Amino acid sequence: MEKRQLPARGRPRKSGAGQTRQRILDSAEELFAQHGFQKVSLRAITGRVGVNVALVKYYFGNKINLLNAVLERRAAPIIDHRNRLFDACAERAKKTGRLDAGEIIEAYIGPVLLSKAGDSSNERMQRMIGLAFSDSSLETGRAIHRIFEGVASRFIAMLREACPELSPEEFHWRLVCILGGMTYLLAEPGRVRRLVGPGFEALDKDAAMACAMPFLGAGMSAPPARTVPGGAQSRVARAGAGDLDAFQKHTLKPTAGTSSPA
Amino acid sequence: MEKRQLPARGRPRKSGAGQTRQRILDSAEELFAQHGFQKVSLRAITGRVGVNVALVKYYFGNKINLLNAVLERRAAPIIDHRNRLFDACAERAKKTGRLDAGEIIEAYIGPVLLSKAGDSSNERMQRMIGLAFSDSSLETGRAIHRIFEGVASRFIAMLREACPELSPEEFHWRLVCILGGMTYLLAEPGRVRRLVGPGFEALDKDAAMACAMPFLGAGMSAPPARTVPGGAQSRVARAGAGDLDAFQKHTLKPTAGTSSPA
DNA sequence: ACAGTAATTAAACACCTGTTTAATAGCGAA
DNA sequence: TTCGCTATTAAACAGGTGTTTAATTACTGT
Repeated sequence: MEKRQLPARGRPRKSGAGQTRQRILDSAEELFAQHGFQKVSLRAITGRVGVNVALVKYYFGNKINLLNAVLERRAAPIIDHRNRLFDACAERAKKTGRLDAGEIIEAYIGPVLLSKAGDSSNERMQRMIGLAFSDSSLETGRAIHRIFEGVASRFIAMLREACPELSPEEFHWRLVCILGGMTYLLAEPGRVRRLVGPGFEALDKDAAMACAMPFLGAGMSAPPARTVPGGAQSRVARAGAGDLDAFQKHTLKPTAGTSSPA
Repeated sequence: MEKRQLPARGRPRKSGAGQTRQRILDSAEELFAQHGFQKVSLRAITGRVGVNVALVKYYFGNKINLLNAVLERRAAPIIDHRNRLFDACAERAKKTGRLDAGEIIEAYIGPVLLSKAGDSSNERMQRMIGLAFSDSSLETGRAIHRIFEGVASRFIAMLREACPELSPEEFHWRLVCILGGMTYLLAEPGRVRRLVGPGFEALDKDAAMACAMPFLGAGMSAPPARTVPGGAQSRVARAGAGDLDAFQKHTLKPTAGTSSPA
Protein backbone atom coordinates (compact mmCIF):
# COMPACT_ATOMS: atom_id res chain seq x y z
CA MET A 1 0.00 0.00 0.00
CA GLU A 2 1.11 3.54 -0.71
CA LYS A 3 2.79 5.39 2.12
CA ARG A 4 0.77 8.66 2.07
CA GLN A 5 -1.96 9.90 -0.20
CA LEU A 6 -3.18 12.35 2.43
CA PRO A 7 -3.26 16.08 1.71
CA ALA A 8 0.30 17.29 1.86
CA ARG A 9 1.43 17.90 5.37
CA GLY A 10 4.52 20.00 5.99
CA ARG A 11 6.03 22.87 4.10
CA PRO A 12 4.43 23.62 0.74
CA ARG A 13 6.27 24.04 -2.57
CA LYS A 14 7.80 27.44 -3.02
CA SER A 15 5.31 28.73 -5.59
CA GLY A 16 3.37 31.62 -4.11
CA ALA A 17 4.58 30.92 -0.63
CA GLY A 18 5.41 33.51 1.96
CA GLN A 19 2.08 35.21 1.45
CA THR A 20 0.15 33.14 3.90
CA ARG A 21 0.62 35.66 6.69
CA GLN A 22 -0.74 38.42 4.50
CA ARG A 23 -3.68 36.35 3.40
CA ILE A 24 -4.62 35.60 6.98
CA LEU A 25 -4.43 39.31 7.77
CA ASP A 26 -6.64 40.13 4.81
CA SER A 27 -9.20 37.53 5.70
CA ALA A 28 -9.26 38.62 9.33
CA GLU A 29 -9.64 42.25 8.35
CA GLU A 30 -12.58 41.52 6.12
CA LEU A 31 -14.38 39.34 8.64
CA PHE A 32 -13.71 41.59 11.62
CA ALA A 33 -15.07 44.51 9.66
CA GLN A 34 -18.15 42.56 8.69
CA HIS A 35 -19.08 40.93 11.97
CA GLY A 36 -16.90 42.33 14.71
CA PHE A 37 -14.03 40.77 16.57
CA GLN A 38 -15.87 38.54 18.95
CA LYS A 39 -18.17 36.88 16.50
CA VAL A 40 -15.47 35.78 14.09
CA SER A 41 -13.76 32.51 14.88
CA LEU A 42 -10.21 31.72 13.97
CA ARG A 43 -11.42 28.80 11.96
CA ALA A 44 -13.63 31.09 9.91
CA ILE A 45 -10.64 33.28 9.16
CA THR A 46 -8.23 30.53 8.23
CA GLY A 47 -10.88 28.47 6.50
CA ARG A 48 -11.47 31.22 3.96
CA VAL A 49 -7.85 31.13 2.87
CA GLY A 50 -7.62 27.38 3.11
CA VAL A 51 -4.98 27.06 5.78
CA ASN A 52 -4.89 25.52 9.21
CA VAL A 53 -5.94 27.28 12.41
CA ALA A 54 -2.61 26.61 14.01
CA LEU A 55 -1.01 29.15 11.70
CA VAL A 56 -2.64 31.92 13.67
CA LYS A 57 -0.62 30.88 16.65
CA TYR A 58 2.44 30.43 14.47
CA TYR A 59 2.29 33.92 12.97
CA PHE A 60 0.50 36.01 15.56
CA GLY A 61 0.51 34.15 18.85
CA ASN A 62 -3.18 34.46 19.60
CA LYS A 63 -6.42 36.02 18.47
CA ILE A 64 -6.11 39.42 20.09
CA ASN A 65 -2.65 39.81 18.66
CA LEU A 66 -4.06 39.06 15.25
CA LEU A 67 -6.47 41.95 15.74
CA ASN A 68 -3.59 44.17 16.75
CA ALA A 69 -1.69 43.22 13.63
CA VAL A 70 -4.73 43.90 11.47
CA LEU A 71 -5.22 47.31 13.02
CA GLU A 72 -1.59 48.30 13.00
CA ARG A 73 -1.28 47.62 9.32
CA ARG A 74 -3.83 50.35 8.51
CA ALA A 75 -3.39 52.75 11.38
CA ALA A 76 -0.24 54.60 10.40
CA PRO A 77 -1.60 56.51 7.37
CA ILE A 78 -4.67 57.52 9.30
CA ILE A 79 -2.64 58.80 12.21
CA ASP A 80 -0.31 60.69 9.89
CA HIS A 81 -3.19 62.22 8.03
CA ARG A 82 -4.84 63.34 11.22
CA ASN A 83 -1.67 64.89 12.49
CA ARG A 84 -1.12 66.80 9.28
CA LEU A 85 -4.62 68.20 9.47
CA PHE A 86 -4.13 69.13 13.09
CA ASP A 87 -0.95 70.95 12.13
CA ALA A 88 -2.93 72.86 9.55
CA CYS A 89 -5.53 73.77 12.16
CA ALA A 90 -2.86 75.10 14.49
CA GLU A 91 -1.29 77.01 11.63
CA ARG A 92 -4.53 78.69 10.76
CA ALA A 93 -5.21 79.45 14.41
CA LYS A 94 -2.01 81.44 14.54
CA LYS A 95 -3.45 83.80 11.93
CA THR A 96 -7.07 83.98 12.98
CA GLY A 97 -6.19 84.00 16.65
CA ARG A 98 -8.42 81.11 17.67
CA LEU A 99 -8.93 77.42 17.10
CA ASP A 100 -12.07 76.34 15.30
CA ALA A 101 -13.83 73.39 16.92
CA GLY A 102 -15.44 72.27 13.68
CA GLU A 103 -12.12 72.17 11.89
CA ILE A 104 -10.61 70.05 14.60
CA ILE A 105 -13.45 67.58 14.62
CA GLU A 106 -13.30 67.33 10.87
CA ALA A 107 -9.58 66.71 11.02
CA TYR A 108 -10.16 63.85 13.39
CA ILE A 109 -13.03 62.18 11.60
CA GLY A 110 -12.10 62.84 8.01
CA PRO A 111 -9.10 60.57 7.63
CA VAL A 112 -11.11 57.60 8.81
CA LEU A 113 -14.41 58.38 7.20
CA LEU A 114 -13.22 59.49 3.81
CA SER A 115 -11.70 56.82 1.69
CA LYS A 116 -9.73 57.39 -1.43
CA ALA A 117 -11.81 56.19 -4.34
CA GLY A 118 -11.38 52.49 -4.92
CA ASP A 119 -9.54 51.93 -1.68
CA SER A 120 -11.71 49.28 -0.12
CA SER A 121 -9.22 48.73 2.67
CA ASN A 122 -10.18 52.04 4.17
CA GLU A 123 -13.84 51.16 4.03
CA ARG A 124 -13.11 47.99 5.95
CA MET A 125 -11.06 49.96 8.42
CA GLN A 126 -14.01 52.26 8.97
CA ARG A 127 -16.34 49.51 9.97
CA MET A 128 -13.66 47.79 11.97
CA ILE A 129 -12.93 50.84 14.07
CA GLY A 130 -16.61 51.49 14.46
CA LEU A 131 -17.35 47.97 15.56
CA ALA A 132 -14.34 47.70 17.82
CA PHE A 133 -15.33 50.94 19.47
CA SER A 134 -18.86 49.90 20.12
CA ASP A 135 -17.84 46.42 21.10
CA SER A 136 -18.60 46.13 24.75
CA SER A 137 -15.60 43.94 25.45
CA LEU A 138 -12.59 45.53 27.02
CA GLU A 139 -9.97 43.82 24.93
CA THR A 140 -11.00 45.26 21.57
CA GLY A 141 -11.46 48.67 23.13
CA ARG A 142 -7.98 48.47 24.55
CA ALA A 143 -6.57 47.45 21.17
CA ILE A 144 -8.02 50.50 19.48
CA HIS A 145 -7.11 52.70 22.37
CA ARG A 146 -3.49 51.63 22.38
CA ILE A 147 -3.08 52.36 18.70
CA PHE A 148 -4.82 55.70 18.49
CA GLU A 149 -3.99 56.95 21.97
CA GLY A 150 -1.54 59.54 20.70
CA VAL A 151 -3.69 61.31 18.12
CA ALA A 152 -6.76 60.94 20.25
CA SER A 153 -5.08 62.83 23.06
CA ARG A 154 -3.95 65.53 20.71
CA PHE A 155 -7.48 65.78 19.33
CA ILE A 156 -9.00 66.18 22.74
CA ALA A 157 -6.40 68.68 23.87
CA MET A 158 -6.92 70.87 20.81
CA LEU A 159 -10.66 70.64 21.04
CA ARG A 160 -10.51 71.61 24.67
CA GLU A 161 -8.47 74.65 23.78
CA ALA A 162 -11.04 75.60 21.17
CA CYS A 163 -13.84 75.50 23.75
CA PRO A 164 -12.45 77.23 26.84
CA GLU A 165 -15.84 78.52 27.85
CA LEU A 166 -17.17 75.02 28.57
CA SER A 167 -16.91 73.53 32.02
CA PRO A 168 -15.04 70.22 32.26
CA GLU A 169 -18.33 68.46 32.74
CA GLU A 170 -19.94 70.04 29.77
CA PHE A 171 -16.93 69.42 27.61
CA HIS A 172 -16.88 65.79 28.61
CA TRP A 173 -20.47 65.05 27.68
CA ARG A 174 -20.26 66.87 24.40
CA LEU A 175 -17.20 64.85 23.61
CA VAL A 176 -19.12 61.70 24.39
CA CYS A 177 -21.74 62.79 21.89
CA ILE A 178 -19.14 63.48 19.24
CA LEU A 179 -17.43 60.14 19.66
CA GLY A 180 -20.73 58.34 19.74
CA GLY A 181 -21.84 60.05 16.59
CA MET A 182 -18.55 59.31 14.95
CA THR A 183 -18.80 55.66 15.87
CA TYR A 184 -22.22 55.45 14.32
CA LEU A 185 -21.08 57.25 11.22
CA LEU A 186 -18.39 54.63 10.81
CA ALA A 187 -20.23 51.48 11.64
CA GLU A 188 -23.86 52.34 11.26
CA PRO A 189 -25.30 48.96 10.45
CA GLY A 190 -28.41 50.15 8.71
CA ARG A 191 -30.53 50.32 11.83
CA VAL A 192 -31.22 53.99 11.41
CA ARG A 193 -32.07 53.48 7.82
CA ARG A 194 -34.51 50.76 8.67
CA LEU A 195 -36.26 53.22 10.94
CA VAL A 196 -36.28 56.16 8.61
CA GLY A 197 -36.86 54.12 5.53
CA PRO A 198 -34.79 54.35 2.38
CA GLY A 199 -34.98 57.26 0.01
CA PHE A 200 -31.36 57.94 -0.87
CA GLU A 201 -27.98 56.34 -1.12
CA ALA A 202 -26.94 55.97 2.48
CA LEU A 203 -23.56 54.50 1.77
CA ASP A 204 -21.85 57.61 0.45
CA LYS A 205 -19.49 58.43 3.25
CA ASP A 206 -18.37 61.67 1.67
CA ALA A 207 -21.93 62.84 1.89
CA ALA A 208 -22.12 61.56 5.45
CA MET A 209 -19.12 63.67 6.29
CA ALA A 210 -20.50 66.78 4.65
CA CYS A 211 -23.82 66.32 6.38
CA ALA A 212 -22.52 65.44 9.81
CA MET A 213 -19.96 68.20 10.10
CA PRO A 214 -22.32 71.15 10.42
CA PHE A 215 -24.18 69.20 13.06
CA LEU A 216 -21.12 68.41 15.14
CA GLY A 217 -19.49 71.75 14.62
CA ALA A 218 -22.57 73.73 15.56
CA GLY A 219 -23.12 71.47 18.53
CA MET A 220 -19.68 72.03 19.87
CA SER A 221 -19.91 75.76 19.33
CA ALA A 222 -23.23 76.06 21.12
CA PRO A 223 -23.17 78.20 24.25
CA PRO A 224 -22.91 76.30 27.51
CA ALA A 225 -26.16 75.31 29.15
CA ARG A 226 -25.07 76.55 32.52
CA THR A 227 -22.09 78.36 33.78
CA VAL A 228 -23.01 77.84 37.39
CA PRO A 229 -24.01 74.42 38.70
CA GLY A 230 -27.73 74.29 39.27
CA GLY A 231 -28.37 77.38 37.22
CA ALA A 232 -29.70 75.55 34.21
CA GLN A 233 -33.09 74.15 33.41
CA SER A 234 -33.94 71.70 30.72
CA ARG A 235 -36.03 72.92 27.90
CA VAL A 236 -38.84 70.57 28.68
CA ALA A 237 -38.93 71.53 32.31
CA ARG A 238 -38.81 75.22 31.53
CA ALA A 239 -41.85 74.89 29.33
CA GLY A 240 -43.64 73.29 32.24
CA ALA A 241 -46.04 70.92 30.63
CA GLY A 242 -48.68 69.50 32.91
CA ASP A 243 -47.90 65.87 33.51
CA LEU A 244 -44.17 65.81 33.74
CA ASP A 245 -44.00 65.32 37.46
CA ALA A 246 -41.04 63.11 38.13
CA PHE A 247 -39.31 64.26 35.02
CA GLN A 248 -39.38 67.87 36.15
CA LYS A 249 -38.22 67.20 39.64
CA HIS A 250 -35.10 65.68 38.31
CA THR A 251 -34.37 67.97 35.50
CA LEU A 252 -34.65 70.87 37.88
CA LYS A 253 -32.59 69.24 40.57
CA PRO A 254 -29.34 71.14 41.03
CA THR A 255 -26.48 69.11 39.72
CA ALA A 256 -23.78 67.79 41.98
CA GLY A 257 -21.40 70.41 40.72
CA THR A 258 -17.90 69.96 39.45
CA SER A 259 -16.32 67.79 42.05
CA SER A 260 -12.78 68.78 41.17
CA PRO A 261 -11.21 72.19 41.57
CA ALA A 262 -9.60 72.04 38.13
CA MET B 1 -28.87 2.86 53.22
CA GLU B 2 -31.00 6.01 52.92
CA LYS B 3 -32.96 6.42 49.71
CA ARG B 4 -31.88 9.98 48.73
CA GLN B 5 -29.63 12.46 50.36
CA LEU B 6 -29.08 14.31 47.09
CA PRO B 7 -30.09 17.96 46.69
CA ALA B 8 -33.83 18.04 46.32
CA ARG B 9 -34.95 17.35 42.83
CA GLY B 10 -38.50 18.21 41.84
CA ARG B 11 -40.89 20.87 42.95
CA PRO B 12 -39.77 22.82 46.02
CA ARG B 13 -41.81 23.52 49.15
CA LYS B 14 -44.22 26.41 48.77
CA SER B 15 -42.33 28.87 50.95
CA GLY B 16 -41.11 31.71 48.75
CA ALA B 17 -41.91 29.87 45.56
CA GLY B 18 -43.29 31.39 42.42
CA GLN B 19 -40.60 34.03 42.38
CA THR B 20 -38.06 32.06 40.45
CA ARG B 21 -39.10 33.55 37.15
CA GLN B 22 -38.69 37.05 38.53
CA ARG B 23 -35.34 36.24 40.00
CA ILE B 24 -34.08 34.93 36.70
CA LEU B 25 -35.29 38.09 35.02
CA ASP B 26 -33.55 40.22 37.62
CA SER B 27 -30.31 38.35 37.30
CA ALA B 28 -30.41 38.47 33.52
CA GLU B 29 -31.15 42.18 33.56
CA GLU B 30 -28.22 42.90 35.80
CA LEU B 31 -25.76 40.80 33.85
CA PHE B 32 -26.94 41.94 30.42
CA ALA B 33 -26.56 45.53 31.56
CA GLN B 34 -23.09 44.85 32.86
CA HIS B 35 -21.60 42.81 30.06
CA GLY B 36 -23.97 42.79 27.14
CA PHE B 37 -26.20 40.07 25.81
CA GLN B 38 -23.67 37.95 24.00
CA LYS B 39 -21.12 37.68 26.72
CA VAL B 40 -23.46 36.49 29.41
CA SER B 41 -24.13 32.77 29.52
CA LEU B 42 -27.35 31.24 30.71
CA ARG B 43 -25.42 29.36 33.34
CA ALA B 44 -24.06 32.62 34.69
CA ILE B 45 -27.58 33.98 34.96
CA THR B 46 -29.12 30.98 36.62
CA GLY B 47 -26.06 30.26 38.72
CA ARG B 48 -26.39 33.58 40.48
CA VAL B 49 -29.87 32.75 41.68
CA GLY B 50 -29.00 29.15 42.38
CA VAL B 51 -31.32 27.43 39.95
CA ASN B 52 -30.83 25.15 37.02
CA VAL B 53 -30.23 26.29 33.46
CA ALA B 54 -33.15 24.31 32.18
CA LEU B 55 -35.50 26.77 33.85
CA VAL B 56 -34.64 29.30 31.19
CA LYS B 57 -36.16 27.02 28.63
CA TYR B 58 -39.05 26.28 30.95
CA TYR B 59 -39.96 29.90 31.55
CA PHE B 60 -38.77 31.70 28.45
CA GLY B 61 -38.08 29.17 25.73
CA ASN B 62 -34.61 30.35 24.81
CA LYS B 63 -32.02 33.00 25.42
CA ILE B 64 -33.21 35.64 23.00
CA ASN B 65 -36.70 35.36 24.40
CA LEU B 66 -35.27 35.91 27.84
CA LEU B 67 -33.78 39.16 26.59
CA ASN B 68 -37.12 40.12 25.16
CA ALA B 69 -38.80 39.47 28.47
CA VAL B 70 -36.18 41.51 30.29
CA LEU B 71 -36.65 44.42 27.94
CA GLU B 72 -40.41 44.26 27.83
CA ARG B 73 -40.65 44.44 31.58
CA ARG B 74 -39.05 47.90 31.60
CA ALA B 75 -40.06 49.28 28.26
CA ALA B 76 -43.65 50.27 28.85
CA PRO B 77 -43.06 53.17 31.29
CA ILE B 78 -40.34 54.54 29.06
CA ILE B 79 -42.53 54.40 25.99
CA ASP B 80 -45.40 56.02 27.87
CA HIS B 81 -43.19 58.75 29.20
CA ARG B 82 -41.82 59.50 25.78
CA ASN B 83 -45.26 59.67 24.28
CA ARG B 84 -46.48 62.04 26.96
CA LEU B 85 -43.55 64.34 26.31
CA PHE B 86 -44.16 64.17 22.57
CA ASP B 87 -47.76 65.14 23.19
CA ALA B 88 -46.54 68.12 25.15
CA CYS B 89 -44.22 69.10 22.31
CA ALA B 90 -47.06 68.95 19.83
CA GLU B 91 -49.25 70.95 22.20
CA ARG B 92 -46.69 73.70 22.50
CA ALA B 93 -46.12 73.69 18.76
CA LYS B 94 -49.77 74.54 18.27
CA LYS B 95 -49.19 77.77 20.17
CA THR B 96 -45.75 78.77 18.97
CA GLY B 97 -46.44 77.63 15.44
CA ARG B 98 -43.42 75.38 15.08
CA LEU B 99 -41.86 72.25 16.50
CA ASP B 100 -38.62 72.65 18.39
CA ALA B 101 -36.00 70.05 17.48
CA GLY B 102 -34.25 70.28 20.83
CA GLU B 103 -37.46 69.64 22.72
CA ILE B 104 -38.17 66.57 20.66
CA ILE B 105 -34.73 65.14 21.15
CA GLU B 106 -34.95 65.76 24.84
CA ALA B 107 -38.32 64.06 25.00
CA TYR B 108 -36.81 61.01 23.36
CA ILE B 109 -33.65 60.75 25.39
CA GLY B 110 -34.86 61.98 28.76
CA PRO B 111 -37.08 59.08 29.79
CA VAL B 112 -34.22 56.65 29.30
CA LEU B 113 -31.39 58.77 30.55
CA LEU B 114 -32.98 60.25 33.60
CA SER B 115 -33.76 57.84 36.37
CA LYS B 116 -35.90 58.51 39.35
CA ALA B 117 -33.70 58.71 42.39
CA GLY B 118 -33.06 55.30 43.86
CA ASP B 119 -34.50 53.48 40.90
CA SER B 120 -31.57 51.34 39.94
CA SER B 121 -33.66 49.41 37.45
CA ASN B 122 -33.66 52.39 35.16
CA GLU B 123 -29.91 52.68 35.38
CA ARG B 124 -29.60 49.07 34.34
CA MET B 125 -32.04 49.67 31.53
CA GLN B 126 -29.86 52.54 30.32
CA ARG B 127 -26.80 50.43 29.95
CA MET B 128 -28.77 47.56 28.53
CA ILE B 129 -30.28 49.65 25.79
CA GLY B 130 -26.94 51.23 25.09
CA LEU B 131 -25.16 47.92 24.89
CA ALA B 132 -27.86 46.24 22.86
CA PHE B 133 -27.80 49.13 20.44
CA SER B 134 -24.10 49.03 19.94
CA ASP B 135 -24.02 45.28 19.87
CA SER B 136 -23.05 44.33 16.39
CA SER B 137 -25.25 41.28 16.36
CA LEU B 138 -28.51 41.47 14.55
CA GLU B 139 -30.61 39.65 17.09
CA THR B 140 -30.19 42.09 19.95
CA GLY B 141 -30.68 45.00 17.59
CA ARG B 142 -33.89 43.46 16.41
CA ALA B 143 -35.07 42.92 19.96
CA ILE B 144 -34.66 46.58 20.81
CA HIS B 145 -36.06 47.63 17.49
CA ARG B 146 -39.20 45.56 17.88
CA ILE B 147 -39.95 47.02 21.28
CA PHE B 148 -39.31 50.68 20.58
CA GLU B 149 -40.33 50.72 16.96
CA GLY B 150 -43.47 52.69 17.63
CA VAL B 151 -42.07 55.59 19.63
CA ALA B 152 -38.94 55.65 17.54
CA SER B 153 -40.99 56.20 14.42
CA ARG B 154 -42.96 58.93 16.08
CA PHE B 155 -39.73 60.54 17.24
CA ILE B 156 -38.25 60.54 13.77
CA ALA B 157 -41.43 61.79 12.16
CA MET B 158 -41.71 64.70 14.58
CA LEU B 159 -38.06 65.55 14.27
CA ARG B 160 -38.35 65.50 10.51
CA GLU B 161 -41.22 67.93 10.74
CA ALA B 162 -39.15 70.20 12.91
CA CYS B 163 -36.37 70.32 10.34
CA PRO B 164 -38.09 70.72 6.98
CA GLU B 165 -35.19 72.68 5.55
CA LEU B 166 -32.87 69.66 5.67
CA SER B 167 -32.54 67.36 2.69
CA PRO B 168 -33.35 63.69 3.34
CA GLU B 169 -29.67 62.92 3.17
CA GLU B 170 -28.71 65.60 5.61
CA PHE B 171 -31.48 64.67 7.97
CA HIS B 172 -30.40 61.06 7.89
CA TRP B 173 -26.79 61.69 8.82
CA ARG B 174 -27.65 64.09 11.58
CA LEU B 175 -30.01 61.51 12.95
CA VAL B 176 -27.19 58.99 12.90
CA CYS B 177 -25.12 61.39 14.97
CA ILE B 178 -27.91 61.89 17.47
CA LEU B 179 -28.54 58.20 17.93
CA GLY B 180 -24.84 57.49 18.18
CA GLY B 181 -24.42 60.20 20.77
CA MET B 182 -27.41 58.93 22.66
CA THR B 183 -26.05 55.40 22.65
CA TYR B 184 -22.78 56.61 24.08
CA LEU B 185 -24.53 58.69 26.68
CA LEU B 186 -26.32 55.58 27.82
CA ALA B 187 -23.61 52.99 27.71
CA GLU B 188 -20.38 54.90 27.65
CA PRO B 189 -18.04 52.44 29.21
CA GLY B 190 -15.50 54.90 30.48
CA ARG B 191 -13.37 54.97 27.37
CA VAL B 192 -13.84 58.68 26.89
CA ARG B 193 -13.07 59.32 30.47
CA ARG B 194 -9.89 57.31 30.24
CA LEU B 195 -8.84 59.54 27.38
CA VAL B 196 -9.80 62.84 28.92
CA GLY B 197 -8.74 61.89 32.38
CA PRO B 198 -10.91 62.23 35.47
CA GLY B 199 -11.70 65.54 37.07
CA PHE B 200 -15.39 65.36 37.84
CA GLU B 201 -18.16 62.95 38.58
CA ALA B 202 -18.90 61.41 35.22
CA LEU B 203 -21.71 59.22 36.39
CA ASP B 204 -24.31 61.88 36.99
CA LYS B 205 -26.71 61.25 34.16
CA ASP B 206 -28.80 64.30 34.95
CA ALA B 207 -25.74 66.40 34.31
CA ALA B 208 -25.03 64.40 31.17
CA MET B 209 -28.49 65.25 29.93
CA ALA B 210 -28.16 68.92 30.71
CA CYS B 211 -24.78 69.07 29.03
CA ALA B 212 -25.65 67.03 25.97
CA MET B 213 -28.89 68.73 25.11
CA PRO B 214 -27.51 72.09 23.98
CA PHE B 215 -25.06 70.18 21.84
CA LEU B 216 -27.65 68.02 20.13
CA GLY B 217 -30.22 70.77 19.87
CA ALA B 218 -27.84 73.28 18.37
CA GLY B 219 -26.52 70.62 16.01
CA MET B 220 -29.92 69.77 14.72
CA SER B 221 -30.84 73.41 14.31
CA ALA B 222 -27.69 74.25 12.38
CA PRO B 223 -28.28 75.46 8.84
CA PRO B 224 -27.85 72.81 6.15
CA ALA B 225 -24.39 72.48 4.67
CA ARG B 226 -25.74 72.44 1.18
CA THR B 227 -29.13 72.89 -0.32
CA VAL B 228 -27.97 71.75 -3.73
CA PRO B 229 -25.86 68.64 -4.17
CA GLY B 230 -22.26 69.61 -4.75
CA GLY B 231 -22.79 73.11 -3.53
CA ALA B 232 -21.03 72.64 -0.22
CA GLN B 233 -17.44 72.62 0.77
CA SER B 234 -16.01 71.24 3.93
CA ARG B 235 -14.46 73.65 6.31
CA VAL B 236 -11.04 72.12 5.97
CA ALA B 237 -11.15 72.21 2.22
CA ARG B 238 -12.40 75.76 2.16
CA ALA B 239 -9.51 76.86 4.28
CA GLY B 240 -7.23 75.31 1.72
CA ALA B 241 -4.25 74.28 3.75
CA GLY B 242 -1.25 73.17 1.76
CA ASP B 243 -0.93 69.46 2.14
CA LEU B 244 -4.48 68.23 2.02
CA ASP B 245 -4.29 66.85 -1.50
CA ALA B 246 -6.40 63.75 -1.53
CA PHE B 247 -8.50 64.99 1.31
CA GLN B 248 -9.51 68.08 -0.65
CA LYS B 249 -10.25 66.30 -3.85
CA HIS B 250 -12.77 64.21 -2.06
CA THR B 251 -14.31 66.76 0.15
CA LEU B 252 -14.89 68.94 -2.86
CA LYS B 253 -16.24 66.19 -5.05
CA PRO B 254 -19.90 66.77 -5.82
CA THR B 255 -22.02 64.30 -3.97
CA ALA B 256 -24.08 61.69 -5.75
CA GLY B 257 -27.23 63.66 -5.13
CA THR B 258 -30.50 62.40 -3.74
CA SER B 259 -31.12 59.30 -5.73
CA SER B 260 -34.81 59.17 -5.00
CA PRO B 261 -37.46 61.61 -6.15
CA ALA B 262 -39.06 61.67 -2.69
C1' DA C 1 -56.54 8.37 48.05
C1' DC C 2 -55.35 9.28 43.57
C1' DA C 3 -54.50 11.43 39.26
C1' DG C 4 -52.68 15.24 37.17
C1' DT C 5 -49.98 19.19 36.81
C1' DA C 6 -46.31 22.63 38.00
C1' DA C 7 -41.62 23.39 39.15
C1' DT C 8 -37.31 21.81 39.48
C1' DT C 9 -33.04 19.01 38.83
C1' DA C 10 -29.05 16.17 36.89
C1' DA C 11 -27.26 14.90 32.93
C1' DA C 12 -26.44 14.51 28.33
C1' DC C 13 -26.30 16.42 23.47
C1' DA C 14 -24.18 18.40 19.85
C1' DC C 15 -21.40 21.73 18.80
C1' DC C 16 -18.10 25.51 18.85
C1' DT C 17 -14.21 28.05 20.89
C1' DG C 18 -9.09 29.48 21.30
C1' DT C 19 -5.05 27.00 22.06
C1' DT C 20 -1.54 23.57 21.81
C1' DT C 21 1.25 19.48 20.40
C1' DA C 22 3.57 16.49 17.53
C1' DA C 23 4.52 15.20 13.03
C1' DT C 24 6.13 16.19 8.48
C1' DA C 25 7.24 18.04 3.73
C1' DG C 26 10.17 21.16 1.46
C1' DC C 27 14.09 24.08 1.28
C1' DG C 28 18.97 25.92 1.89
C1' DA C 29 23.41 25.31 3.52
C1' DA C 30 27.38 22.42 4.97
C1' DT D 1 23.98 13.45 1.58
C1' DT D 2 22.69 15.13 5.66
C1' DC D 3 21.34 18.48 8.99
C1' DG D 4 18.61 22.01 10.46
C1' DC D 5 15.21 25.40 9.73
C1' DT D 6 10.63 27.00 8.05
C1' DA D 7 5.95 26.48 7.04
C1' DT D 8 2.34 23.69 7.35
C1' DT D 9 -0.98 20.03 8.82
C1' DA D 10 -3.98 16.74 11.59
C1' DA D 11 -5.45 16.01 15.82
C1' DA D 12 -6.28 16.57 20.37
C1' DC D 13 -7.19 19.52 24.51
C1' DA D 14 -9.87 21.67 27.82
C1' DG D 15 -13.44 23.98 28.18
C1' DG D 16 -17.76 26.70 27.16
C1' DT D 17 -22.23 27.29 24.72
C1' DG D 18 -27.46 27.02 24.13
C1' DT D 19 -30.60 23.40 24.19
C1' DT D 20 -33.00 19.25 25.39
C1' DT D 21 -34.57 15.01 27.86
C1' DA D 22 -36.05 12.35 31.50
C1' DA D 23 -36.69 11.97 36.17
C1' DT D 24 -38.41 13.64 40.39
C1' DT D 25 -40.94 16.03 43.88
C1' DA D 26 -44.66 18.85 45.72
C1' DC D 27 -48.86 20.79 45.31
C1' DT D 28 -53.98 20.86 43.65
C1' DG D 29 -58.33 19.33 42.47
C1' DT D 30 -61.33 15.49 42.50
